[in-house]
Amino acid sequence: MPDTENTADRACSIQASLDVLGDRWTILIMRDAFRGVRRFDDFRRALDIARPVLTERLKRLVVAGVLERRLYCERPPRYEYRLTPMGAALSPTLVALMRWGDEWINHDEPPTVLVHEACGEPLDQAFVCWHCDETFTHSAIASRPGKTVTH
Amino acid sequence: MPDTENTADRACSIQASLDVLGDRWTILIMRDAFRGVRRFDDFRRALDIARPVLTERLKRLVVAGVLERRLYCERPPRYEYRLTPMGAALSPTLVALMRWGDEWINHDEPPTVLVHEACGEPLDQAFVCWHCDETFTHSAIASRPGKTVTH
DNA sequence: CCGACTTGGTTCTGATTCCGAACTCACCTA
DNA sequence: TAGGTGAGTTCGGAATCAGAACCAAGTCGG
Repeated sequence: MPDTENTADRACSIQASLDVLGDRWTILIMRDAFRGVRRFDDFRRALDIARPVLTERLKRLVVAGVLERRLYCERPPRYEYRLTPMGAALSPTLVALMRWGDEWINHDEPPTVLVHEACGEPLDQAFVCWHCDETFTHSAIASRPGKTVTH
Repeated sequence: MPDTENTADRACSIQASLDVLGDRWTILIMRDAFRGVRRFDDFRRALDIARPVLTERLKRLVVAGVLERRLYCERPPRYEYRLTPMGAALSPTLVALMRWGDEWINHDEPPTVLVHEACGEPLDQAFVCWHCDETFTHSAIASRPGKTVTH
């Protein structure tokens, strides 16, 4: 995406996203949530994260609407944390991160491979233009201001 | 990076990626790099980041291989920071983050819209299976272990 | 030549924030 | 009754941050 018409502090959805996800643990928590982890102690063990930090992060993710805290056992009250639709919608982000690490850090020896469930072949990720019915890469992207919300 | 060795049981490229990108400023720096920002002071002004922090982050990104520090003026020695191919490969990640923020935080009133350069229509991002020649979504993804790297 | 200005930093401070160890509490289970 | 577990909270030290001041190399105006 060449040319910055810059207005540096233009509202930016990347910034907005990072306000929710932007620290060292949060994305790892979301990764584990995608892997099916739901319970406090399972997160704690999987991540080897300090309890107070996990407590705080889960709380923030719940407030942000990305996870839902739900009672799954009444007698000893136990809670689980589940992805909301908003949380599930993060999958392209996590997949993109993972594929980047696969390619550029682990040099194409990925520890885990994501595949198309239907055929078992590795999947790829691409930009799509439904109008042209075409897939393409970074170099064919341009940007323009969105709907201006005259404030 | 503080970095306890791998805390997750499974080696994970998301973790590896976050070792490079995983703090509050780094992703914003990369975002601005994509927008075309190249010089120290432009990053500083655009992000309103403290100088020592910016210095340290840029240094780390250069060491990681994501940015390249290049002399662009000899007489008064001036440097610029440019995306390497490794850095440019982050575009799907940043686009995914941005689109998530657009949809779930700014509620479909994106401040900036990315479009297919050829036709000017908004682009989408999807998972692709080249084997089946199909695009699909998160729910059709499965995973399997990669090449095992017995260590 | 002198002084002001620019870019691209470094060094030094406190103020935050982060995090791990230890503690709490309610509830099983034997 | 003792011990274990799941889910937190409290608390002090360590890492990180933001700001301000300082530095250096060159350029510009007069």
